[in-house]
Amino acid sequence: MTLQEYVEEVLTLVESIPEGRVMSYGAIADVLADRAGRNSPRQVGTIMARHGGGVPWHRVVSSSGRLPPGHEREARARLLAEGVPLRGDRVLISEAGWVPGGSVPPERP
DNA sequence: GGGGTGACCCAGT
DNA sequence: TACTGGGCCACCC
Repeated sequence: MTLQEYVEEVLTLVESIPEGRVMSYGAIADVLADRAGRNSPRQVGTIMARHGGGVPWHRVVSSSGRLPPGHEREARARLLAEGVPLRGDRVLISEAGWVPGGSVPPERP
């Protein structure tokens, strides 16, 4: 598995996020764990920054629901339009978080 | 080849 | 709730 292929996997996964739901960088890295060496949320962030155009990048946020720096305004507008629950300028990941397979995130104490 | 940087995350304060 | 420090690793000087 080359890095280039990993990029493709990330972009494909992001495209598969349903409207009105979001995924965190960490969740993406977790789903694709080890496919490119190690589980590295940071690489996902870098990949989105460099190759994120062309996919619904606004559905990818930090684990605390923060929107991507420099694009907060646009991301917030798009998320609102899709009905994603927001608190201020943050996504309520516990409400809108999504993982492939259709289930809810790991645990919710 | 060496060193700084970043669309991150987690645990601790 | 907000801030800090340590770990991480591809990318770009």
